[in-house]
Amino acid sequence: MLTRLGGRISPLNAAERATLDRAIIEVRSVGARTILARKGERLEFSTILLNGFLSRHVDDRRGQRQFLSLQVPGDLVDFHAYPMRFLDHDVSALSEAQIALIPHSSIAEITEANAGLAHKMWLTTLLDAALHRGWIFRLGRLDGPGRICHFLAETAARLCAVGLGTPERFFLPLTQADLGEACGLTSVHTSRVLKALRSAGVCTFRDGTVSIEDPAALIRTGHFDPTYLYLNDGTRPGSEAAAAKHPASGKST
Amino acid sequence: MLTRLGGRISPLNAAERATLDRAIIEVRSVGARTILARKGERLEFSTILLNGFLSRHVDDRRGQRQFLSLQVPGDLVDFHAYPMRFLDHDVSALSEAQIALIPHSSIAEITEANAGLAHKMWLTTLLDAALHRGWIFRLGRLDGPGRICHFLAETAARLCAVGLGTPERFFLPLTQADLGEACGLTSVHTSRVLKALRSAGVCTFRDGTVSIEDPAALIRTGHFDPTYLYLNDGTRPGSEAAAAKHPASGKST
DNA sequence: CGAACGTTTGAGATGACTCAAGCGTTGTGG
DNA sequence: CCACAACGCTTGAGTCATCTCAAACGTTCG
Repeated sequence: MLTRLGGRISPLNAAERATLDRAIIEVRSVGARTILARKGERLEFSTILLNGFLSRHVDDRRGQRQFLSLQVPGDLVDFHAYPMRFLDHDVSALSEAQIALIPHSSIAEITEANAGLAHKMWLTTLLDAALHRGWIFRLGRLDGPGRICHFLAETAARLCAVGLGTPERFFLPLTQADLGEACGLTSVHTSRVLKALRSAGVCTFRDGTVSIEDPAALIRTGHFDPTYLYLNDGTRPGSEAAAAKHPASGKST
Repeated sequence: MLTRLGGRISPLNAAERATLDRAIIEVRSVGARTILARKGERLEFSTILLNGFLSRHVDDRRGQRQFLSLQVPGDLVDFHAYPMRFLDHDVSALSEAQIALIPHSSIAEITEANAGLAHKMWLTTLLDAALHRGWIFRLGRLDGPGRICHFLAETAARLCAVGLGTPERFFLPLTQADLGEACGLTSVHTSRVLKALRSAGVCTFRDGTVSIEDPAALIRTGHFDPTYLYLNDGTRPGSEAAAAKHPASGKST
């Protein structure tokens, strides 16, 4: 069932997958635009996304929405809700979706009995933080086209990593307004940016399908550096040669 | 020594604090603007910030810097580097600072031997993710004055939580350029925004000291909602009454 | 056929940026 | 002790990106 689980760093082995599988008490189908959890709500369950797409988001007082993350199939959506007890944001379904529920009591048992799996669940929640950092960079340093390209490059990489779509083409059931809420742009401006990218031959976003016509341009425009996705397992090829034994070269005490 | 450690959610008890204390192999003083760790570098140690301020940041190809977080005294700065093996960003000192180093081998021993402390370290890294979400909202949904106010409100809350400063006045050794890099603004625009906030009687940022003249205005302008800081220990007073037993009201399978 | 929704386009306003210059303070070397 | 460089901050002028408001269009669905 959880074939795509943990597809990135440190994938689960068969035994671990089976352990998590056994902890599932319910599989549920939800309709598009269903709200799954609200900010501040006490949660007794965490969610694995089996199929479809979810978003996590906050709304400001004026009702403006900001996406915090896009969840793709295989994601452990809100495992941080187990240590945290409640969420600081909302979770909702973008498309029809299938989710699996795991009671927090089971997670507690697993983490006590299985240090290896506990470690990997920790890792998963850290990947979440790493994704957030990618979003901070996108919003803080890129303009409209840059943000859209960065988001699409990230999403392409994540979907490829779980075997959904190719680097040139994947399914993404968002509206332009959703895309804007992810990238901090209005829907009007999102439309204009997409048009520009389309006529520049970079990419096309239509009917929930993304086609990347010029991957190099997408990466360049989005200043996309996938380091933060931790797609490789720590044995990192790029940028730094030797392992650092000590941080800093500051004056010692 | 680690008096301010874990000052927010789920503080450490005396025994846990002692355990972490014993794991420290070195305390080091570093000068302002020292780089402590670089993106991609393999790390064998994680850092506790004892005194001073650090930043975590990424640079794009043009050399533009985006802050990802501000670290205040008491923070476990890069404990995610233990499961992750390497960082996806740089860490550097904003001011003179004292840091304590804990070898990853000790963290491994602790997490295996002490499930309670392991859980709290997990929590700490999750708070990091929660902070990131606050930053995503700030950058995605707020304008210049909003971002500055949100950042200052967050920082005031965090510093108060560890006993440094008051809600009206605290020490923050950043330049206006730093503040801009945190908020996704140029230093020129940061200067103008600060001037506007100053003459509106909201707050003053001068010589590394922040004075909040009108806390209500600060919070209003920054659309600041501290939920994401998890300052209270899970027993949440606000916004939601009953515990949710099931997420969503979607059609069941 | 009409309503709802997502998308597109236009026009005008404004927030934020860039480039550039000037100012005050601090630190340093002659 | 002075001169000068370096740094952080401020201000001005002009440009550009993005927003807002508004209208129109195509598709889907009832």
